[in-house]
Amino acid sequence: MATGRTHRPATRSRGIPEATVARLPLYLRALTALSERSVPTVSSEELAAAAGVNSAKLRKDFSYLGSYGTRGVGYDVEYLVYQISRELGLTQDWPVVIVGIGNLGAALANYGGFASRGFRVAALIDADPAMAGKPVAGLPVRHTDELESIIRDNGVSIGVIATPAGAAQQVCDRLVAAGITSILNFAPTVLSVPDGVDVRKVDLSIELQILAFHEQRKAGEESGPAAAAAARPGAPARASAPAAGGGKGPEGDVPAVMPA
Amino acid sequence: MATGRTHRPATRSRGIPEATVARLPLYLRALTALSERSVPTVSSEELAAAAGVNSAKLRKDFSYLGSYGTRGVGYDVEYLVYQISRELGLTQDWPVVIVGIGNLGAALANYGGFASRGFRVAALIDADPAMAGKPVAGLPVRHTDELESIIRDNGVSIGVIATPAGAAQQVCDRLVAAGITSILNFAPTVLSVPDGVDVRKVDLSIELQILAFHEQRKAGEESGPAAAAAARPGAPARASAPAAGGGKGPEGDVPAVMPA
DNA sequence: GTTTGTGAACAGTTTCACAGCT
DNA sequence: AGCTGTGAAACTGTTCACAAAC
Repeated sequence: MATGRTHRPATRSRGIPEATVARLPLYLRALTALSERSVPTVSSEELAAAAGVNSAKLRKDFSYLGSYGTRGVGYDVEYLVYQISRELGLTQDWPVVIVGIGNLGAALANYGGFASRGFRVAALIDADPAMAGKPVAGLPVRHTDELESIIRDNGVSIGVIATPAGAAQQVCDRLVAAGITSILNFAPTVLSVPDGVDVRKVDLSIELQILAFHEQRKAGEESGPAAAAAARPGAPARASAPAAGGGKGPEGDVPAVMPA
Repeated sequence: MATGRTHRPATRSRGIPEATVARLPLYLRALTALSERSVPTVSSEELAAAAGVNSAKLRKDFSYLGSYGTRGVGYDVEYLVYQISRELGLTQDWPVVIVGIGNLGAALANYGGFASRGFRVAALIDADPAMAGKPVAGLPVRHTDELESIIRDNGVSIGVIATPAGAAQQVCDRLVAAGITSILNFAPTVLSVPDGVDVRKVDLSIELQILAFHEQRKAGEESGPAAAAAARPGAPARASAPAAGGGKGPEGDVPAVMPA
């Protein structure tokens, strides 16, 4: 903050760090749980523990929003819930469309956390004519032909893509042309969008690969440098768990290039 | 791992930055696509474009793996595919269990990218006895009672949690006790695990909230308050602050409502 | 006494720009 | 000529530690 000591810092939401924004939903969830238990106040230490971060980070994060705590006491739960909700734009209702109603799309449509906080599923859209009209999560699936009119009629600005990878860019282009400016992409593809459109991606296989990287490293680290050199990290050698004769994990094959 | 034929600083594989690790799967995907089209070499500029990053970042990332390019030419596609696969630990097969076979769990089980890149679904596990034996994605669903034996018998070290939030920590504890050391969590909860266990989370509602934050900011930026009227998404529904003692928590955020 | 809010130190990441190899 | 690999600079994010406020 500025060095000057003002009574009420005027400019809210001026440049909140991206890393902080990404944690606000976490704090909000923890605070909501406290609110439901009618806990009136909470310290940075307690709240940080509930959100899975450390307290210094949490206090720093909150300092970007303003001075909402009381020294020697902590933070007022209800007040913070409101302030964070407002900062995140959750005091208004965001209509959302989900495109691609396969297993994943259906799972998303049924996901409760969706509707419970600021978001409302305005429509489910699929390219398969056989799906049209079928109810999923209480809503009739609409055909892709209607995509543009649905978005315009409902003033939708957030779209979720849950189609196969091959269809994602095309769907994305249509969404953007129809006025969508924020996209959550579940298809394993890089989407290209014009400036001003935000894309966030959720990618299962990327997450698994990151886990595999660390997992591999754990296996190679086993007790000293002795075995590490010659024995390449091939088998899922458990570090702690009783060896149990090893699983039948070692499929042995080490084909160089990845299959298709 | 021996790298240099020439005298190298010997700092191979020691401490690849986390940010780089997170991008390797992206590069791998782009490279695999090139490989399928039999493209022999690629420049940092081209590959960066395909992966959606800039070329300086890509070159820096690759420099942590070693000098796998040729100046004036670019990178050999097949060779890079292999090197990155190996770095990520994908030259071995990782058995994975999915716990919680609702809509989401089923979607994950059916997800093709799963099997195609080093991961193999070893078992699907659900707590509902009615699910037991039912085939999902070609595999019979197993009951939670078998969780420990499945993990031990198959040498599984990676687990995916797709249960309702309320069950996640309990499932997590059992997975860890049975020897799992990497967890991909889709339940909207903070999991606590002992040291040495990696957790990555995928959280739909967090992603949406981050999008909403930026979306809200876009709306406010529009040249004056006048223009914002007609074109803006769903009219703000609620906007008043809650009183301290008031109840403004009709939420059900945490209450387990994920798959069905 | 307790706990917030925050400058300052530190750590990690991205971008720049160019030397060095082909 | 073209392109990689990498120090150095710039930027972003995290942690420390303590004065100020209750």
